[in-house]
Amino acid sequence: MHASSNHMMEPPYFQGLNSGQRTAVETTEGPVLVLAGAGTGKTRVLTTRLAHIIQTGRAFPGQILSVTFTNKAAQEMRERVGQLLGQSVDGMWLGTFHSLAARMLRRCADRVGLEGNFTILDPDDQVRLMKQIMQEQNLDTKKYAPKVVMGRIDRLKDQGLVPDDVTMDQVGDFMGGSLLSLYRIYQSRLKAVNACDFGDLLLHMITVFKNPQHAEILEDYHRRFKYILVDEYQDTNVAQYLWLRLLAQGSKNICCVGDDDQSIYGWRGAEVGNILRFEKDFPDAKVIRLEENYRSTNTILSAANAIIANNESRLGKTLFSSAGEGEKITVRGLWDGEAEARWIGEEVEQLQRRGRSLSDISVLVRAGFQTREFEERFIQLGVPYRVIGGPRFYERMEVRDALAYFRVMAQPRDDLALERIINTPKRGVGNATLLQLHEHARAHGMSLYEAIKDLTQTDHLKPKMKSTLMEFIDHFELWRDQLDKQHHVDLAQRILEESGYLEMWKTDKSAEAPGRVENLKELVSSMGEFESFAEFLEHIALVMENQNNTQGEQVTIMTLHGAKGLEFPVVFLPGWEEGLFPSQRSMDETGLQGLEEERRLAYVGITRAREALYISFAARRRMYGSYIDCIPSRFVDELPEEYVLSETELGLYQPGRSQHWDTSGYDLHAQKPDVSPADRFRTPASRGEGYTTNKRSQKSNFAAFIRGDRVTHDAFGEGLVVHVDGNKLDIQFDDGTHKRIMANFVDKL
DNA sequence: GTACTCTCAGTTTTT
DNA sequence: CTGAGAGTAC
Repeated sequence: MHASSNHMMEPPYFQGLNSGQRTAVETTEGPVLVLAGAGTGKTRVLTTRLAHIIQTGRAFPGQILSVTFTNKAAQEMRERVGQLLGQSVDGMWLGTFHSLAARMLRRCADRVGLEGNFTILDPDDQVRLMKQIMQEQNLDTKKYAPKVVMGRIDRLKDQGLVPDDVTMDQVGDFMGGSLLSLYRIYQSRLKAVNACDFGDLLLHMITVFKNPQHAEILEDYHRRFKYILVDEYQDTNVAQYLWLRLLAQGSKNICCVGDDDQSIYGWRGAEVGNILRFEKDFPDAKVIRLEENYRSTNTILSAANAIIANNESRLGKTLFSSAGEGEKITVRGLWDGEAEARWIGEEVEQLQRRGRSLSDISVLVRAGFQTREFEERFIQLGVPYRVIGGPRFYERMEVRDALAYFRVMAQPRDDLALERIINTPKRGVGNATLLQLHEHARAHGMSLYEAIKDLTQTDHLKPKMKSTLMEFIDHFELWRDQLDKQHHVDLAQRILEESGYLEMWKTDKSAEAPGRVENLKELVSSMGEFESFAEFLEHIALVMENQNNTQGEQVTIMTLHGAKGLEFPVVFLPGWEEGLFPSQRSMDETGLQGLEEERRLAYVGITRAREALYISFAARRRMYGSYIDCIPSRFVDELPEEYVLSETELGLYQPGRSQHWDTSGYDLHAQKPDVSPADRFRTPASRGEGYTTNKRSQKSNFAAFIRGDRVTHDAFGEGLVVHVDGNKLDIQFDDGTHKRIMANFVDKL
């Protein structure tokens, strides 16, 4: 080890750090908690700190455990550390909680009854497995959606609870208490197929770490990791926290940075309480607060401060900036979602004309489905865009199928993968055969793959089926044999060809088939970046980033959650309507807590903007095919009037005039504004396609006004009785039937 | 066993 | 409106 840094020249990477940031970087011994607001340079502190530790010789790269929130963030951090040190750095344990835990678990899988080549199930597989189990248990999968049940179990895992730890208290009376037994069965089934799910990666490691019989494993990591760095600490859940704490007990050199106001993953088990607990677990922890924002104008910060001030549960801080006042925030009410997309499209084009790069602009939405409207509009306008987080590459059917082939080859016990492709392309293996295979497998305690091998040796199958399955298995045996002999890219190509899967899409005449062939090609070529098949599959299971070919300038469209940690000079925040944002479901499920998390999400959205911010809402929005009427989000009212420039189409909204459920100043009877056809269907000349207007017979939409507890209506027709029950409307029809709907989601009757 | 039609539930947010 | 799953006709 080198001598202390005192004698060294001040490293150039300290330049530009303020005193608070610098203190946070230099405080390298003992536990440190950096509580800092948006745009105060939290990640920069971590990055510099990482470089500093290496530079001063306190630890080698391999002795630092650095946890970030996304693999992309990890990648960026790796690059930046390399820049700061003037050389690329290898061997760092730098990644997400899950990727790091997976790396550990691969080395000690036997301690939890797995083999080192275990498969990591994706959420889709999880749900399918749960469904199978529920059906075997004769549970009604209609009454209890496997997805919901699986969600519950995931939540238990987030809390670091293995089945034995779960008390009836934690399960509640959900499903009459059978949740726990489902959890047990699910876990044993995972082991039977040598697989685990996302939650298990951490959970298994915690189990190993806590088991005195395997003490040497934790001790080894204690010796290894001299420093631990954690970004976005406010979003850690209990399992992640336990994992960290166990590891940090070694050196106690743990540094976490976080912002309680940006905690937006409560629904995934994240606990802001982890921040408070930090000082209890590490009584000598240094706490450093950073409040100076280097990102946004004061106007934007004031709006963010004003909004978040409405939350009761927060540690409390007020950001300030010396970046000047900046432009006012534009708030705009529009007729419907299409008009909103049209307006944003116009603004984007105008910004572009004024010399603004499209890469400076982002559209941040509450929920994934909202991206479609903007995509459609941007395509019409010819504005290049990219959607981050949408249906990802790896989630596409053809990619998942191809991966299933690879998985079965690498790990024959992977029943779920095998089931996916046993009849894709069609081989005449249907439900009946599959059932027979399942029965045989279960009766003999073997995997489906083994069951097939077994049954093809007997005469229990029809001759045709027998030869089909034999051929199927033979292929896999052959490929597996080539695993070490052939380059993995070639092998992958070969598998796709010999299996007939590629051929299936090549001969498919549907419109999307060529795209699928293209994606498969891309999948195979992307494997070239990896050393081996095993490494590639590991990457797929964990990283699963969508391959963005980011050539040229593009507007970025993504969810607010996806925008965490990012910043853009110009930010559009559409869809600020009650029920959508804040999300009705969030409020229904967790009440005030949910609302406050939504508000933090608004805070995150606003603070992504450096210079200009646009917020909009629509009077009606299409959902499930028909229109529903909307009222502006309460968050709109929480924006400070003096910083807002309000433009109104339709005279819909005047700032400060509308209160939560008070729609005065919001005229829901306004007529749809005239939009010239030329404008509505404008297109880049190069495309020259025809358009369908997408007009369809609309049921007469009606507007429901909700003022206090009174509901009036103008299009319900005769003989309807409406009751208000909480935030639901109970509508009774003249034929005696009735329907309950959300107050602000009054629609299709 | 497959291909077609019909019904019905569903849209938060993610590693 | 879409997509999954169930049901029906070959």
